[in-house]
Amino acid sequence: MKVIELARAAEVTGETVRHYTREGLLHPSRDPDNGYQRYGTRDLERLRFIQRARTLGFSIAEIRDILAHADQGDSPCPLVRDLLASRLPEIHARIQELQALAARMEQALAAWAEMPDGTPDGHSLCRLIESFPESPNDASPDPHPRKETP
Amino acid sequence: MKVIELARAAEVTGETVRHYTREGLLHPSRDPDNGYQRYGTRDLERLRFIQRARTLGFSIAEIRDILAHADQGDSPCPLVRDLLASRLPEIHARIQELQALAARMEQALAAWAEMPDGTPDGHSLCRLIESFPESPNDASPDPHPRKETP
DNA sequence: TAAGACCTGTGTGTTACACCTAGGTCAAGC
DNA sequence: GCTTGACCTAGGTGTAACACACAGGTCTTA
Repeated sequence: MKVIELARAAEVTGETVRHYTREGLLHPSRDPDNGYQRYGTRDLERLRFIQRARTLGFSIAEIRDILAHADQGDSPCPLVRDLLASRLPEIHARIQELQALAARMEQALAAWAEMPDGTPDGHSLCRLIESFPESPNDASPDPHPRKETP
Repeated sequence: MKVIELARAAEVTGETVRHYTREGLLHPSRDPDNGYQRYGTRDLERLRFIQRARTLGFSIAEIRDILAHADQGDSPCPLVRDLLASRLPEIHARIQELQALAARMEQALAAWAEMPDGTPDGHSLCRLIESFPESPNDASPDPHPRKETP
């Protein structure tokens, strides 16, 4: 299979296949006649595996590690479990952040519906934004460094 | 004020101040003695404005546009409303995606709790991942391009 | 034989900073 | 006067996962 053929079989773009190949996730051989990359059914399995791993939130670098384990005959499954378990709380935190953001945006739009636009004077850039509280939460880690490079 | 002084007043790092300055969001003057950048209270107001805008999800480029309007005496408020209204559905979509991802991850961990790890053989890379469905939803835009560069 | 689809390697762009390099400035302490 | 340490400058690199562009070579089909 050539790049595009593999890409179509897995329903991705040719660029994605080339990217994974450059990143070392796929190991095509070379056509000695023209130097084209040649992929086999194993590469298609690998690519489908990569897609499944991506839907589970694994990064390219993590998938490279997982595949390296498997290529060496080691079971990557414990690694996979650990990665997933450690990533899950981050995802939940990110969801919370975005929900808070959406709430702020909706609140802003609702509040602004009744406010005049106003032209910037010497003291105001955009009253809409300035009418908003600066710190919606205080849960951020200490942002008061004493030194620039501690 | 020097970089660090402005940064501390607004509770950001010096790098952030330098970044905003490079990006044209802040317009410091120069100390003729040593070439240092000098910021005034207007810059502090601007920086606080930027922070508020960031919490509402505006990008640096968008904030640059908003500030440019204000600096020209035009009201940026209609622009601000439009940006917010058009971004909001994207945020909600992103939240949905992440919730689906979290659900998949939790489902995976639960299912794998009862599965053995298994060592990769010629046909399996990681049974855990391979036991997962490839396409959890069909809501993605058509990924079947007929040509590489249409 | 010419068009059009595809191939190659390489480089750039995207986001919002963080970090590093290499060298200059300044205040305080000795 | 000198050192130290905190700070300054400009410029470059790195981050994630591709998308896209470039310039030139290859293959297939009409």
